[in-house]
Amino acid sequence: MELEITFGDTVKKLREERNLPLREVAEALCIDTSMLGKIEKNNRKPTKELIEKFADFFNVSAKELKIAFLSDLVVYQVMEEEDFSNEVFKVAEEKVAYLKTKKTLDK
Amino acid sequence: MELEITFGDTVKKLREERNLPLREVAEALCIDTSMLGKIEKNNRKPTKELIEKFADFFNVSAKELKIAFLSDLVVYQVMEEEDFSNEVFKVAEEKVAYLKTKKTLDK
DNA sequence: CATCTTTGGACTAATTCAGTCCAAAGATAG
DNA sequence: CTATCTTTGGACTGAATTAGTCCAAAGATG
Repeated sequence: MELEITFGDTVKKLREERNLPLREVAEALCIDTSMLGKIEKNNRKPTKELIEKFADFFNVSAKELKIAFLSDLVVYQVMEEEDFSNEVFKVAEEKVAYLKTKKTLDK
Repeated sequence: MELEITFGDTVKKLREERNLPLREVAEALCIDTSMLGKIEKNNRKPTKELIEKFADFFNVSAKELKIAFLSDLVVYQVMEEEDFSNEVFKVAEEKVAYLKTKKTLDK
């Protein structure tokens, strides 16, 4: 596992850098060892709270972890079936931009 | 409804341009009238098949409709809570790019 | 060999979600 | 004003998805 592409890869790498077994990290985060294993393998999704705990425990940026996780979700959603991902992201960015201006106008 | 920002807006506009009531369009698409109403209001998600039917019925590009729908999903997913959308899209695009090169290498 | 870690299958309970039905509210025209 | 058609949304059901647990087998370590 050299390239870190999924959220699971990210947290696995953090754990292995510290030479910790699943059991210890899971205990610290108050989750089942098997659950953590599945999260590292992207078979289960972490809750928002758990992402915060990961960040605390490994002492990394929660924002970065959230970006890693959300981008996973988004990639997964966009890559099923045919791939329009470029167009989808382009349109999505426009929508976000529009929603932001709308939000500021609403004030 | 001037600006067309959601998938619901898009299909509603297509319908209204043709001066058709929900009932007629729903009938043509073989879905419940109320279902169509909810889709136009973004309270229910269309299936992939239904998106194709929309495209056929209104004689517009299925790809464009799919992009409109997927971008909705993605925006929704990214805009809950704090907004890292720019970063998320950037990372997501990188992941997609990586997955694509990997896919071609796998051949 | 003995122990600890990792992996994943099977299961349950909770949640989400599509789709239906219906009734009330809104619009439109006779 | 009434009758009719359209739109809206609440309530519900059944299906599907999903989180989380438990356990046992496989893998690694020493």
